[in-house]
Amino acid sequence: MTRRNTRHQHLTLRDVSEASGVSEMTVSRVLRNRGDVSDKTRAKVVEAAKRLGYVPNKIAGALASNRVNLVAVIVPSLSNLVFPEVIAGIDEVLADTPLQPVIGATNYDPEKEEKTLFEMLSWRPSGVIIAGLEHTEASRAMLANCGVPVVEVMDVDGDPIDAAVGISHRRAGYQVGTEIAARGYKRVGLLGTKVDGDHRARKRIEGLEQALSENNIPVADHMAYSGWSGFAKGREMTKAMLERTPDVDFLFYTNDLTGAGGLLYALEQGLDVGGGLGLAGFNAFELLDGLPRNLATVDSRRREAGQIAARIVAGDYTFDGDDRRVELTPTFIAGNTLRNRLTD
Amino acid sequence: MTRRNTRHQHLTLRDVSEASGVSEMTVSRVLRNRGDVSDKTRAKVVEAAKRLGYVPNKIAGALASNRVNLVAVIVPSLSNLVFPEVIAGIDEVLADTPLQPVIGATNYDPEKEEKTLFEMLSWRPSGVIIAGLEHTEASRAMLANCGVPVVEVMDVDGDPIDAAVGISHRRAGYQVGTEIAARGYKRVGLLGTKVDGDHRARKRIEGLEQALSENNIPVADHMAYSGWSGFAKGREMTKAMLERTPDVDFLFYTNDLTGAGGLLYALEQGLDVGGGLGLAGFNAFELLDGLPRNLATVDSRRREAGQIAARIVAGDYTFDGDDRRVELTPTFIAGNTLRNRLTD
DNA sequence: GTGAAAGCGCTAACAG
DNA sequence: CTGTTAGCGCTTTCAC
Repeated sequence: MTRRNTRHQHLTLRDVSEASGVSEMTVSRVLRNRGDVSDKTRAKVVEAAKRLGYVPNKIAGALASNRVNLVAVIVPSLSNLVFPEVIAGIDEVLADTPLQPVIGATNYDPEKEEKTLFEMLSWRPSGVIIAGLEHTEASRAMLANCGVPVVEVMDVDGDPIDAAVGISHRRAGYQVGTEIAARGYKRVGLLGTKVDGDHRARKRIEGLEQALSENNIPVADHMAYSGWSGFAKGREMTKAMLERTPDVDFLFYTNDLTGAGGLLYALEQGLDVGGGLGLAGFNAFELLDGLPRNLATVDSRRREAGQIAARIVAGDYTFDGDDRRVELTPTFIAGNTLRNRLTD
Repeated sequence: MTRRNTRHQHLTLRDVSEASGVSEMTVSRVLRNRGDVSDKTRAKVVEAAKRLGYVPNKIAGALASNRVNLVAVIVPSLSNLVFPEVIAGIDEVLADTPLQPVIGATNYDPEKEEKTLFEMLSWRPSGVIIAGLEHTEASRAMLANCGVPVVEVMDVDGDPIDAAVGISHRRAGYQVGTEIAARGYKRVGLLGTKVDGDHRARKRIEGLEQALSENNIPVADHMAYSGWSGFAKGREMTKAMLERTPDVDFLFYTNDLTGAGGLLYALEQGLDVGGGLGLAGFNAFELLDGLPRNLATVDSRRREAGQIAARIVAGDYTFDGDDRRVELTPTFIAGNTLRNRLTD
């Protein structure tokens, strides 16, 4: 028995052509809804294709037509909730187009990002959506020369290669710092992550520190963790910091999940959350709605960033002027873990 | 100025060949690390490719070699945490191989799944990983005939097309029901989702109901929600059910997040959680570690399911016997929202 | 409205 | 170790 006869051999246009008695070219037209084909011929082709279970070969199609309906999407991680949210936004928009996302995770490693990017560009995608503005020299060169729309998402603090969509994390951090000052907190503790490649968390902290410094508020303590962000980590760190620096009156977490853990811990300890002790996180995770208190946080508008990025790639977005940067406004959500503003 | 001269024109092997003075074929060999090439020639080629910024065209390569390093991954949603977790497991394993995942979301819609599958199969991927065992007739036919490994993940209750990896949700539900009975609860309330296509949640409930019925324990109330699962939804539902059926002594949530919301609500109400009122969720979300109480739950071993599925597709997994079904054991985690077993 | 010929950029197979 | 030849399965282009 020859290999040709196994069911694992893919059908070709030729098979459909022979089965329907219509030329390959016309079969191709029918299957792509291109050009005028008589209803009779069309019916014959559709019937044959369906009966045989023909699945077109996009590889060949893409090579011949020089068109690929793939969009490369590159994010640091899938374990951190924020990225699936961006992807969900992308997916939602692309679902209404012929485009399809291809996802790659870099694990916050610029070298891995470079490799993934190279790999993906070799599929000649119709667009690239990539998290952040920081990339290796080589990555930037590839992006600059790939000839398709490139959208850097989730950050606008820097020079985009082509287009950028997201919030300014520096500005968002600054805003939180301003709120802290306006509410009269005097000794701030910072609880962040050790991850080197997390430029956005770093920028948030920088913005926050700037606002504090302008208001002569010291950063009383700073603690960085590594590993997975969850409630437990937030609890641990909060406990440790409160023991090490008992007089902090505000805790800022770069991440809502650790913030929520800190909140739960503080409440259990009977601390005066929202009064003597202020707490704030970052990202406004929807799933946290319904905690005993609403943690103060900032909506980083990830889903929208994904949506707009997808629209840019799909050619369905009009920029405001000639700046291909779309700065979304991070919404500060005071919740009830802060005391009132002294002045308003 | 002709289009040929713009930087958007992709380079070809021929360009590298001309720039290096080496034949296209040898250039191809060098760039793929195939066959023996002298160090001198290799160096010339590598230099030219790098200098020009050549990015190979995998479309053409795939067509010529009939090999595609893409793996189709199809899940219902990216908004429900469980799926990114499976994908993370897949990604982790594939990162060590030449394979690359392509993600598609179906939004729990079988028709959308069928379309996505068709779309993906037309790229002739090296494997398919798809959530669940329930698909349309047409989808099943495509999967059965696509000629590459097909792994259905996250469920083993049913007939796999090729391979299947995951837990038995029916058995997991049954186990929870048994625990409920062993701990002497008598009136159980069920809090689930309305989503039609969520077969796994349905199977959990079925298994649970069976165990209860075998122990003559009635399902005292049943409530289904639609929309996004978060703490808030769990609170609402719990409140509503406790008002409607005040004498329930156990609440089972098909999802940990709603369960956690219910837990927080119950604690605030001063209910005797872990005593008179038992609570359990499902999925063992790591991020919830650190709640005021540990919600009883079941680890559905999603990440491992993804890892094993990826290994199967990568040809790096040996089945135990001739059954291409890998049943993972769901781990019951009692936490401290249940009272003690009456007998042990 | 339909068909025939050429070729997309690469690799398999073979020859040297 | 290196080169030549012949496609992969489609779509483009042009002819009818």
